[in-house]
This record gives sequence, C-alpha cells and structure tokens, in this order.
Amino acid sequence: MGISNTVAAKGKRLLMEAALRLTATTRSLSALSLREVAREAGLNPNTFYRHFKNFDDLGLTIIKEMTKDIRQPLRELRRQAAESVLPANGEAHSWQQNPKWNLVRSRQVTRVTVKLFFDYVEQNPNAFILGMRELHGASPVLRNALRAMMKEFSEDIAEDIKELKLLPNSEDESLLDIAEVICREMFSISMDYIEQPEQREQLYNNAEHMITSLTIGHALLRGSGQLLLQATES
Amino acid sequence: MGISNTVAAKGKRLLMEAALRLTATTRSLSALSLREVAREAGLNPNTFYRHFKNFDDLGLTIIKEMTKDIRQPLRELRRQAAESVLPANGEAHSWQQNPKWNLVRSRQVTRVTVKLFFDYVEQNPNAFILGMRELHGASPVLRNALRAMMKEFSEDIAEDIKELKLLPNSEDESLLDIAEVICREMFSISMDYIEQPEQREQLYNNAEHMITSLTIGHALLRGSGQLLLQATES
DNA sequence: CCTACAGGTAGACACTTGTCTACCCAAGCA
DNA sequence: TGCTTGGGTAGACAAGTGTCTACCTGTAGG
Repeated sequence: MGISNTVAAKGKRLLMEAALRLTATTRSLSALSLREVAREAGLNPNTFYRHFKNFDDLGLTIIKEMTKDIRQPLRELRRQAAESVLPANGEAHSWQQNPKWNLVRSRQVTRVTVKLFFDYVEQNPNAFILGMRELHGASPVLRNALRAMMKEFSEDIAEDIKELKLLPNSEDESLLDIAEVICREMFSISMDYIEQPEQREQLYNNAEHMITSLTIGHALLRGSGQLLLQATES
Repeated sequence: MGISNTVAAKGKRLLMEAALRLTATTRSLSALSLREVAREAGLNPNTFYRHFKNFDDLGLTIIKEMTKDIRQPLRELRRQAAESVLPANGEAHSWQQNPKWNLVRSRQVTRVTVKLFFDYVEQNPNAFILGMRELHGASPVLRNALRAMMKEFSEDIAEDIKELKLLPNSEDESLLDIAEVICREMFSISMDYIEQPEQREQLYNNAEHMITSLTIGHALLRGSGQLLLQATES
C-alpha cells in the first residue's frame, strides 16, 4: 500500500509498510519506537539497522517512493482530462475568440483532475496521512523533504496551466504562488476526504470552487477582466 | 509565552509552558514523555497527575487557552483596519456606486489584517507551531479540537466580510468555504513565516495576493463580474 | 484551634526502549 | 570448492518510562 515494489529487499519493504500502517492509525513517525515497527513487521528489532540509519532515514525513503509513485500519474491524469474536452466543430480555440468555452473547459479539467486526485487519495490514504503528519511534524529533515515534494507538484500544476492554456494571461511567474496554494489545499482537504466519507461530495465541490475562484481571481487581477466578464455572462 | 495567566495554579501553568517549549523545538505532543515535561518544568513527575488526566487533556487545555487569547484580538484588529480606511469626502460608499474605492478598501483591510496576524504569529510562534503540529497530528481528540477552533475563526472571517461589506454580493453561505481556505492558508503560511524570516516580505505579499484572488474570484463567479471589471480597470 | 484539602514530593514497581556484540545462513562468485 | 557478504536472529545491558502508594505542607474555613 503506497510502497512500490522497486524496493529490493523484502525486510526493508516490510518495515516501511509497517511504519506506514502505524503512522496512519497511531502516531507520528518520530513517536514510533524501533522495536514497535519491527514487531509490526514481524521482524527482529536489529533488522531495522540493516536497512536504515534512523527514523529520518526511513521517513525519507518512504517519501521518495511515494513521490515517484504519485507525481507522474497525476500529470498524466490532468493531461488526459484536458484533451478529453474539445470545442464543438468549427468553434475557435483561443481565449480571445471564445472566452466562454475556455472557461467551461478549464472548469471541466479542474473537475476531472480533482476527482482523479481524490480517487488516488482514497486508494493510498496512509501515504497521504503520513505526508501531512510529517509536513508539519517534528523532524526538520522530513519537513524539508515534503516541502520540496510539494514544490515540485506545484511547479507541475503551474506548468500544466500554462501549457494546457487553462487561464488567459498565464505568463507571469506569480502563477506559481497560486499553484502552491492549490497544492497545499488539495492535500489539506484530502485529510477530511479520508476521515469523513459522508462529506465527500461536498468536499469535492468545495475543492473545485476553491480552485476556480483562485485561478479566476488571479487572472482578473492580471488584467483579464474583460474576457472573464464575457465568459461568465449568461 | 502563549499561556495566559487565567490558569490559576502555578504548577499547571509551568507544565503547560514546558510542554509548549518542548513541542515547538523537539517533538509532537504525543511523543513527549510525562517525566520529560515535568523535568522541563522543574517539577516532580507526579505533579502532572494533580492537574491533567493525560496528554490529550494537557493539549486540550493549551488549545482552549490559545483560542481565547487569539480569537477576540484578531477580530478587533480586522475591525480597526476596516474603519481606518474611509472614502474621500463626498464619495459614495456602496459597491454599486463606487466599485473602485471598495476594492481598494478591501485590499487595504486585507493587507492590514494580514500584517497584524503575522505580527501575532511572530509574538507567539510556539502556540502556532503546536497548533499546526496537532492539527495533523496523531491524536483525534486534539485534531478535532483544532478543527473546531479553525471553524470558529473561519466563521468570524465570513461574518466580518459580510458586516464590513468587503465583497459585493457576499450574502450566500458558500462564503464560509472561502473563509475556511483563507484560514487554513494563513495558518499554513505562518509556519513558513516563522521558519524563514528572510522570506517574510514575500510571504506577506503572497498571502495578500492569495486572499484577494480568492475573494474576487468568488465574487466574480457569483455574478459580480461587471462591478469587478469597473473596479479593476485603470 | 482544628481540620480538610489542593498542590507538591519520594520511592518503588514492572516494563519498554535503543544499542551493543556475537552468531547464523543462504546466495553469488572465484 | 571455499569464501565473502547481505540479510536476519539471540541475548544482554543500562537507561528511561508510566503509575502506584505513601507522605509532607501551607492555607482557607468552620
């Protein structure tokens, strides 16, 4: 669950999975004991030393695995979503010529991406729980690693917004700030998504509304007011 | 630091402050040991039992104190900010009649509030660190308590936006969702604010930009496009 | 003046922890 | 064939832990 099979040694994988299980249900990584993890993995305490220097080491290894597992799929999902929404025959593509269709398309891409992201969360809840725990956790090493990971995700988002032309006027670099907010919020909301299954429909709608407000507001502040007005007029 | 003197017993306060100190620099609350906290407080381990049932109990007490200390001041700051920005003599007040001035006023209120919030964070860093740690920490009790606290803050924000007329068209209840995003983000950004003093100016600007984009985008989606276009045209 | 009691201490208990040294075994390779 | 080595185990150690019972002391209230 969350730990890909790229990790060679069996014992190593067992330990990582055990840590992931304990972290999600019980405690933060730094609060676990070496013996506890080994016990959960069904191994001798000393085996831990064969694979990891300490808990930061274990945490880093898990985080790297997760990043590798999640990053690429997420981008592909977004690209698929963008390509699946096409204009009606003969209609113009550019924001200048067809603002309304572009806005609809953007929102559609957002909806699909958010949906797929939440599906992903649903399938790997423990990985996300560990991530959020340690992002604000006690270990500076893990905090920094996770921050770097989220920065990469944000850069992906910003890049995709540009390439897929999801916003008018998306040239400037302050788009990255917006992407970071989106990224942080999606991770944050995903905690609620995991813990409150009965609220999922609403969380889904809120997330979409959050992203749309944020991006549209950003575009408006950057001088695309006229276009957006046309796009939102019924 | 962060623990008001409303707590009667001296030992109790000492323990709370010790926990706050250890949490911020070392570990999450659930990873602390009772003896460790007592040692830091200069007290006998057993004294802990005189005041708290367990660590959740300690955490809850700290959180309640903090909420009481922070909530009211924050609202007052926002109100002061709103009142300090007045239209030039004879100018109209309403969004309909004077959109540009209203937008300027809103952004001004945002700027001032954000500034004051960060000042507050700077003065009580440990309280905020503990809050963010436990918001995503291992204890469900503390998580829920902190979520409730943030919900209250969000309601304050939403209410103030309405009362102070910081947005056109701010009647609907989905405003609360936006307020929750703002609240979460402000707490999240405040961690960076504490840890990266050299970035503070930029974090400050980003926060303001984030809030403005979000609120304006929200208003635009709710049909205030025409007004906002007028407001943003130079 | 006595007494109740909140707040603090002391010592002891069984238990868990990280880490050390030493031993084991199977796979890969010369 | 023999040997190196990665991955796993066993046992022991001092140190730290939560919690129990028992004891002390100042202060408020009758």
